[in-house]
Amino acid sequence: MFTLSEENYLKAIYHLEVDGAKGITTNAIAKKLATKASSVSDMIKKLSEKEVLIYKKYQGVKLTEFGVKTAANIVRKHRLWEVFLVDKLNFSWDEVHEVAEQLEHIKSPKLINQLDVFLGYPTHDPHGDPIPDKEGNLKTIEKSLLSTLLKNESGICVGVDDSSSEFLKFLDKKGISLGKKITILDKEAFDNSLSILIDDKKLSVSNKIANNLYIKKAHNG
Amino acid sequence: MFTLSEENYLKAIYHLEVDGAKGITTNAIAKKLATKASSVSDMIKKLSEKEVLIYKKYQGVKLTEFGVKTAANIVRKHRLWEVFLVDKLNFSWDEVHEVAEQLEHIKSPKLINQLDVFLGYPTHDPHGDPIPDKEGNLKTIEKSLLSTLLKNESGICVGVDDSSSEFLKFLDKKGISLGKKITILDKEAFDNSLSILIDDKKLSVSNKIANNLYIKKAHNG
DNA sequence: ATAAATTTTTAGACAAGTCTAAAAATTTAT
DNA sequence: ATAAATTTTTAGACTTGTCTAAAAATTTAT
Ligand SMILES: [Mn+2]
Ligand SMILES: [Mn+2]
Ligand SMILES: [Mn+2]
Ligand SMILES: [Mn+2]
Repeated sequence: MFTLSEENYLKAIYHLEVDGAKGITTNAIAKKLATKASSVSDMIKKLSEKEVLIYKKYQGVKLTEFGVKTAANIVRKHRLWEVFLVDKLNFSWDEVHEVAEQLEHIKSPKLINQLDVFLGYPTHDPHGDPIPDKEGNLKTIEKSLLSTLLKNESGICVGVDDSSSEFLKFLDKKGISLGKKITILDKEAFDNSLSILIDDKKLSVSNKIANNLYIKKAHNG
Repeated sequence: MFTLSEENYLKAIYHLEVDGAKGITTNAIAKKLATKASSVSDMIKKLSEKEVLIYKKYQGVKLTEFGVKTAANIVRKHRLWEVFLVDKLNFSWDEVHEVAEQLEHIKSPKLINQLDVFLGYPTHDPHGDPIPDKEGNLKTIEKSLLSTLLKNESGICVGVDDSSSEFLKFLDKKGISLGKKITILDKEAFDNSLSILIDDKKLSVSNKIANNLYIKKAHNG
């Protein structure tokens, strides 16, 4: 059994690994968790003793198989709860994260299994992030940043990179949401802004947005 | 804002008050929470400073209005979550309490409001206990212990006094659940056992059961 | 290769919450 | 009214998790 704190460290390390970081150092973890390196140092010792990770002094950490499973299960809970909040309790996608941060620590295997059933076995959370299965496996779909699409290419909006409340609310205002079809009408070389077609309307989006929005390319023929 | 520990103390004191205890002493609280008197003594000081209760040395504690509201809100959350688990996630009434003990501490006013809406504004939890409203008011319905009914009287089963998993499972086995009509066929003076009619079947129940089951008397005419 | 800058660890302190053991206050019994 | 029993408080210790400041190890620059 893991404490709330241990779970949060585990999750942070897991996310760093999934995001492809190689040297997951004390400092990297401290930054991710907005805490101090000395605190991380202490916690690494504890987690290492609990055999969820292997630590090589001054080298960095790596989750064990057990560690990955444990962390993935927390992420699974987090994302299932987010689906619940949006689908059943009418939360909008920018309101769910904080509450899910709390709910992810509730301990009850039956609860999470039944929630999964109740929600109809969702595969992705409201931000387009994949929900790990019971064994902790992540199914990643192929997706590209909107900024990588070429003129006249199109695809379906399937996720966000930055899922801050500010960005999500901004997308809401622009009428951009997951599942919508987007077509690149034009690319502006000057500031890398895009002219896109969404809902049969023309819209101009900045490069910053285009770098935070994931699209599943239509294999357009 | 209150810590998990503070919330559990508050809830314990609230339950003692609702159950009509007068001198809610350090020892009484310690017993309820299966902790030590010295720990309670410390916590009472803290809660007193936070103005949720008034403490008179060697006399006992009394919740302030603010304390009652705060505690009732935790109980409200606990019972709404229990309804959710039974109604939506197919938990049985003997499985929900432990999980609700965790869920009751999740902090999100919107969550609990929306949960209330989603569940259809339930007034009672799966054990027949009333759900406090947003202001913390408890609506108590009139109910009597099965043991107080007279021969030939009947009523609807509306609650349990002992809601331990063992007792609830025992009731399940006997086919007794909330909402069912029970008629007293006979009372045995020797051991205070009862012969009752439920679902058109005759059943014998011990005095111990009769003292833990609440009935809403049918004003039989 | 040595010095400088950076990263990591250790040492010591603190807050929350708990416990045991002893002291103090209160209640009950004689 | 005094003694005995009980309740409550205090004192001191321990755990978890955090922090600051300093020491140690490592990496980078010259
Ligand atoms: Mn999230
Ligand atoms: Mn968390
Ligand atoms: Mn309960
Ligand atoms: Mn609780």
